[in-house]
Amino acid sequence: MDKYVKILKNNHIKITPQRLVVLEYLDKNCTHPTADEIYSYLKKKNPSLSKTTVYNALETLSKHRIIQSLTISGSELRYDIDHGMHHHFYCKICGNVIDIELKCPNIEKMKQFGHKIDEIHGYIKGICKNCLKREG
Amino acid sequence: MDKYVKILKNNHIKITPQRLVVLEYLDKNCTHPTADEIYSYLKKKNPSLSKTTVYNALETLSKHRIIQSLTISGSELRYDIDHGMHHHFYCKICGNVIDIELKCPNIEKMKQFGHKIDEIHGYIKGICKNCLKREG
DNA sequence: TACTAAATTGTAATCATTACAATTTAACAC
DNA sequence: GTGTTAAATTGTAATGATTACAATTTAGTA
Ligand SMILES: [Mn+2]
Ligand SMILES: [Mn+2]
Ligand SMILES: [Zn+2]
Ligand SMILES: [Zn+2]
Repeated sequence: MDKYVKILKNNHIKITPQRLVVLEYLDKNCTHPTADEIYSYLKKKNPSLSKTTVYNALETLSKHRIIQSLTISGSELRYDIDHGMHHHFYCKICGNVIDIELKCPNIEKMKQFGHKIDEIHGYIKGICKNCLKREG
Repeated sequence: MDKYVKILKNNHIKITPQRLVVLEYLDKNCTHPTADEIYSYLKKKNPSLSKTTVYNALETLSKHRIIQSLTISGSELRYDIDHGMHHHFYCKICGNVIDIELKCPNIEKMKQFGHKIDEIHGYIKGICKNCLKREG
């Protein structure tokens, strides 16, 4: 059975071609794309695709924790099929979002505050290696 | 000399009454307010205040690192006069943003990636203690 | 194959933020 | 204190991401 069909089936989500292509796109493009980037790319081969559907699919996949959304850029959400806890770097020059593989040793300590914790995000912002080289 | 005047002077920022009241508001309201919350409150006693000016003031203060902006909610920026590194909790029910006083032991490790680091944000999302109690 | 709740689609609305041009003003020199 | 000027403020319009909504289509099931 197709990998993406299986993911949706396991989560009791209706299987639609639109959800499958969004999921496939995120699986093959781990660049933390925006809804618009996903839509613009998929629209080429799926001319009937609606941007609302992309938003709906991303919402559904997020709700089921199949993907996670990032608020790192401030002006738009970005999506990540890697829903495990990892940190992110945002480059203020090129706008790229890069994975930062660091374990957060504070997770246990956070429980002491008495809040119910659903998500933990580590956002680092600055200028990426490449832009540093290019800009000098 | 007035506390807020001194802050602007030290940063070589022109002293305007608008910047002073925004700064004072953030100093006395450490609730991580939005631009609109700041504007709506200050507008009452400063009827000529423009929302654009609030945005401009927040931008200027952020650029000079007098305040920091948070992208934790995803749909709007929030502002914090405490520009030191500390973490934040966002309650999905009441929308409150709460300080989480935790040191991040990863800061040193982040330098190894070769990027220039300007900001580090730790965002925790879930349901706050109070809402847990109320909602049951 | 027929039924139905849910998903998709296209359009319009919303909301935070930014752009811009006209007016006002803070800082500085005299 | 007065005059000068670059910068700040103001109000309005534009932008851009996201959401609301109603009509149409479709996935899952019997
Ligand atoms: Mn990632
Ligand atoms: Mn804070
Ligand atoms: Zn870069
Ligand atoms: Zn709460």
